[in-house]
Amino acid sequence: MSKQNTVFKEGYNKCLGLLTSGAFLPSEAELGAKLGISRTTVRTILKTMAGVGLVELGNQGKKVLRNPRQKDYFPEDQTDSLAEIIERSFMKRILAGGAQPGMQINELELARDIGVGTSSVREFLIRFSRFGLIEKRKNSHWILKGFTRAFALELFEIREVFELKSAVAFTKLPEDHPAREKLDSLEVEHLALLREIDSRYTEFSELDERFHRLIHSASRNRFVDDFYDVIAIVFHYHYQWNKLHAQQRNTRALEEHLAYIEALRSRDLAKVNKACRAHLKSARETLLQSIMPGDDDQGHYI
Amino acid sequence: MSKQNTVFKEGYNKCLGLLTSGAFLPSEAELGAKLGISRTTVRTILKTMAGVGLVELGNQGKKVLRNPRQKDYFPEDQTDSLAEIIERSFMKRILAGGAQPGMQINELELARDIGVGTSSVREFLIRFSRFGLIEKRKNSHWILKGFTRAFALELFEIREVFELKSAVAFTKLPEDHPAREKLDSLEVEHLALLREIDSRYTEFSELDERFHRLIHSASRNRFVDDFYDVIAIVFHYHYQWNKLHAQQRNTRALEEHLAYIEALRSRDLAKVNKACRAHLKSARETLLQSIMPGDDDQGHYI
DNA sequence: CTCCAGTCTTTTATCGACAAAAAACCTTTT
DNA sequence: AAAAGGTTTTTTGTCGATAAAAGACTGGAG
Repeated sequence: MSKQNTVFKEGYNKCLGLLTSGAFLPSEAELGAKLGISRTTVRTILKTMAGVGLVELGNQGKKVLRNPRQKDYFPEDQTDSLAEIIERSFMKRILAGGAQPGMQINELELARDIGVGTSSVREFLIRFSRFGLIEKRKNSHWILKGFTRAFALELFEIREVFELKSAVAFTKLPEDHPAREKLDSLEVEHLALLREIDSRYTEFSELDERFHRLIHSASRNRFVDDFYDVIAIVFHYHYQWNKLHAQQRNTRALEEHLAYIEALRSRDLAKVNKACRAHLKSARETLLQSIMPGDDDQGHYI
Repeated sequence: MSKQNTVFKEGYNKCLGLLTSGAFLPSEAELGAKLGISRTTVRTILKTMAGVGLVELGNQGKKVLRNPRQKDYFPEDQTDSLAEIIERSFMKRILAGGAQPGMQINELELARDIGVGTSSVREFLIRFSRFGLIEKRKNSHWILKGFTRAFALELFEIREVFELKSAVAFTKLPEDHPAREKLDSLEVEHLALLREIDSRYTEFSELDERFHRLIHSASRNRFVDDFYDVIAIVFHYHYQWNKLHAQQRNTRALEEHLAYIEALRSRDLAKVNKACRAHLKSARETLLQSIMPGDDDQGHYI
């Protein structure tokens, strides 16, 4: 099988959104830039589209012959990269399934279960190891350290240090710094989401990440930025699998964010400190609650 | 070639150190534990040793027939794992060679140059990426961010936060905590090294790492521990390739460590703070000096 | 019934192969 | 001669194969 053409399929689907019957498409290079792929793949997409009669590649340009229909799209599950598939399967296994901390992780078994080659699994595990949830024994298996209380506490200990640092740095940004503008538009998004929270509460997760990443970016430190990757993956799966009281929790978090934004804008350090700590404290409580209550490190999960 | 038998060769060499003519070797399991390898490999080693007349595997046990000679050892360069070889080559390239930040890193080319398969190089790069010196473009090449001034500054910014935190935690350790004992014996080692600094100054690097790791361990936070890996690799190669005034620098660092140890033992937080900051400041200066002077991020290296 | 060595099975480390995707190069058109 | 499309080369992502190493099973001796 060598390589899957997920880039092609995802690009194809994205490209379908650009088609309006009768219109002409821009140059291949421009399309590539728009879709975030190489011109080579753009050409494959265009040829395929010509093959099914969506466009005509004549001398006058790339003419769109008809609007795309639902049937033209590749199924969504075929557009995920292998890495994403592996990550999801793995997270499901260690979170949803009854995986115990200290358990061995077997590359071969994982690969067989997911239906992919061992190299892909190996590479995933190496990449994933930076999150501190698994550990490798040289020449031997991986060990699952698990999503335990201890993990959550250690995570938040660092998060607090980094976020306070970044928030302080944020207040020192010059008045005309683009990050301040972004903060304003994030505030607008927060207010909009809060207004329609009943129907849109699931969108909070993504907004949350953008908000915190913006603050962290003020630190201008790659290690702080990279650390947010750990937080992001934890919360990503946390939000996905723990829907209990989700709407209520997200409402509260939105309100905390708004107070936090207000504090950042005021540049009053004491206020920033207070708002930041308050929000992180409630975020930690939420996370800890979803890890089964009990002693430290005895196999309780998000 | 599939897999190299470096585990076997390194185990064999280590095992040679255990041989005394006339003596008997312990059980296979015990040997495995001592050498840190599986019984399977121990058996291969023993059979090989029997083959060259080093031991006799009779019914009475594993009798050593003669003391090992220099010729019995496998050459050192055959005992390094591929990962180590790749790391060294790569570091030489990006530090010693004229690699510019922003430069592309080509897996295939690297693999060819080093003479290994692409997968090994890929895996190395993924593992190495956690250090913040390289970055991957999806579906494309890696980018060298480089050992720049900015990198060193960001590194030390976090290091200071983590080390101060850990040092404070260290002072709060109970009187009988094993780490305190270790601190005492590290102090002895420091004094010994200082006394013979003229001839042994190259040993400082290794002692330095053990000292700081001990302090960091008091934080009991996996992210703090993991972060020390970044520092460790930077200093490892820094010490290797920057021998200018090494003896003088190491003497100074040893003295700073001794003051730091003294402060930790006193449990006087103000004193700890001062000693820690003083040492980190001079460590940062040393590192920055070895990066060519100049503006930020314009391609200067350790 | 624990320890030990002998045997068999499984897993990991590494390579080479090959399709997808990117990148480089070349040609045409305006 | 810039910008677009066409062609060729290179590199990346993924797999399967294979030797080394780990691990599991087995029977015998103290």
